[in-house]
Amino acid sequence: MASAATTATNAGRTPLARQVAEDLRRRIVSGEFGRGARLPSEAELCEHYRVSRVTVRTAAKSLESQGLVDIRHGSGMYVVDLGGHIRSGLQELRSITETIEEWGIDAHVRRVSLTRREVAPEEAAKLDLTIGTEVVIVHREILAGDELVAISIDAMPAELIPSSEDTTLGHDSVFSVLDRLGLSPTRALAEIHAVRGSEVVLASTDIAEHLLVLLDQVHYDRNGQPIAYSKTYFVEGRFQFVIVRTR
Amino acid sequence: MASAATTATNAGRTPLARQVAEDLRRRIVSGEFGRGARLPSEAELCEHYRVSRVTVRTAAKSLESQGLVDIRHGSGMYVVDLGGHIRSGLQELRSITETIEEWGIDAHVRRVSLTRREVAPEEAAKLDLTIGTEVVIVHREILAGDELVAISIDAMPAELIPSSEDTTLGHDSVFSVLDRLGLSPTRALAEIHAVRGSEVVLASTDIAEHLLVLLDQVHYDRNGQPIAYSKTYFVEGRFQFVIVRTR
DNA sequence: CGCTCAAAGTTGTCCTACAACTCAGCGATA
DNA sequence: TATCGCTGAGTTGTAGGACAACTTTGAGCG
Repeated sequence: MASAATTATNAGRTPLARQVAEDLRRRIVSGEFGRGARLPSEAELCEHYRVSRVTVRTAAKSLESQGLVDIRHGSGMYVVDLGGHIRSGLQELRSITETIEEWGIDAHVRRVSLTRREVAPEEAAKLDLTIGTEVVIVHREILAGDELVAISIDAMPAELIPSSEDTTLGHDSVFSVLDRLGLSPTRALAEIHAVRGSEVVLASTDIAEHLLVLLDQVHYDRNGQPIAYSKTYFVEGRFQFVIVRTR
Repeated sequence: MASAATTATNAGRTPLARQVAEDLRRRIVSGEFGRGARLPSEAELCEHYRVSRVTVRTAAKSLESQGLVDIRHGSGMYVVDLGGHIRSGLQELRSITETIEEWGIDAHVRRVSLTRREVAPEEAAKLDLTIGTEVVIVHREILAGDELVAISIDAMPAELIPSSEDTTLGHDSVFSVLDRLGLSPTRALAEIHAVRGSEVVLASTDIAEHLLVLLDQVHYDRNGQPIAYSKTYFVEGRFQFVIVRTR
């Protein structure tokens, strides 16, 4: 969605309501309206974005179910203010690095390794692969300053990733590479576990004494095919792990 | 929403779209349609529920953002099949006991104690109370058979809870009592932490060796007022702690 | 000052129409 | 026969107008 009130046609094939929702989201998290403020009325938003009220309402409802705004019958739409600066939680499918950045943490990612090897039994089960298939394994560390915040291990079927991507994959977000390959994940099922640092094989020794929150998740594309299995170990206490729950 | 196709008027003041969404949700998790199956078209749902297409679409979009269904332009609406029987995750604001039951775990709740006392500093901060205010503390254990699955400690401002509820509060869901008092939480902000069983004061000694996943959450009503602060400690490995992530 | 109530503003729902997309089936073609 | 492309029916996405239900404001009145 263009920032000015000009776009009338659906340029790509991204639904209009989604474009409006994403632009509104951006404006809200940027603080354009202020905490608890009332947003423009649906009619005004229609004029601004040059779309119908159906589209504006669809976008608004989407933001409401994300817990970003509160729509009150007869009154208006308000920016939700839950005390802090937290605007999004893990229930939204965004890359971990993207999420961390949005929370204002000055973090950077270091790719430890990228390897191609036969799939392990656990990975085969999660990714619905047969034993013997090859997978690409990306091992990364997320740091804030020189402090380790998280360790992530991503596994993807090797056939999906051309080897020409091997040099880039894992330096920026894994999502951006998948997007470029037309493999955008649309859904993920995430389990949460508590583990001891000493139990994580790939961890450096200095977190052996720490507890870790493990985010164990499988990403699916729009057809329900698993395209990535990732384990992300967050060092307890160095990252605020948040879920915005709504109904 | 009545199960038959009769209801035309908005009986209470619950929006129609919400009633339809809740009924559809119930039907989906009950397995009425089957995994991955196509749901009736919007037109058919309009007839069934005797509502307009706008209402059906609003309900459908709501279910989509919960990750329950997948709406495909030009094709139809499909029950999302993520391999397992998991239909809902923690991103939805439902009581913990309710969530556990929906996952088919035969659990029961034991109220350990209910006390009224002065608010602790941490609780005062979370609930936005001044020091000296009274709170109601409910301490409960969730068990499957004779195995401890979770421990929960709920704190609510005492002025909100009439003492006549003291005998009932904590035996069934805390939510149901709050609902009856007109204090339904509409949103919650939850942090997740990993802790050692030995660090939890109220825990019985047999989980000292275990790791726990702590769900630390504040519940807000529709006006943004905090109405409950709860800490739920899940024994690692005895409960599948799931988030359905969508975009 | 406090109360009632009317009016304006906003979201919720309905209706109709058409655009955009998907999918199955049919026919032409190699 | 097998494959390709097209057509048409079915479905979701968006538009526009209308009215219902609800909230908020403020003028008028006691």
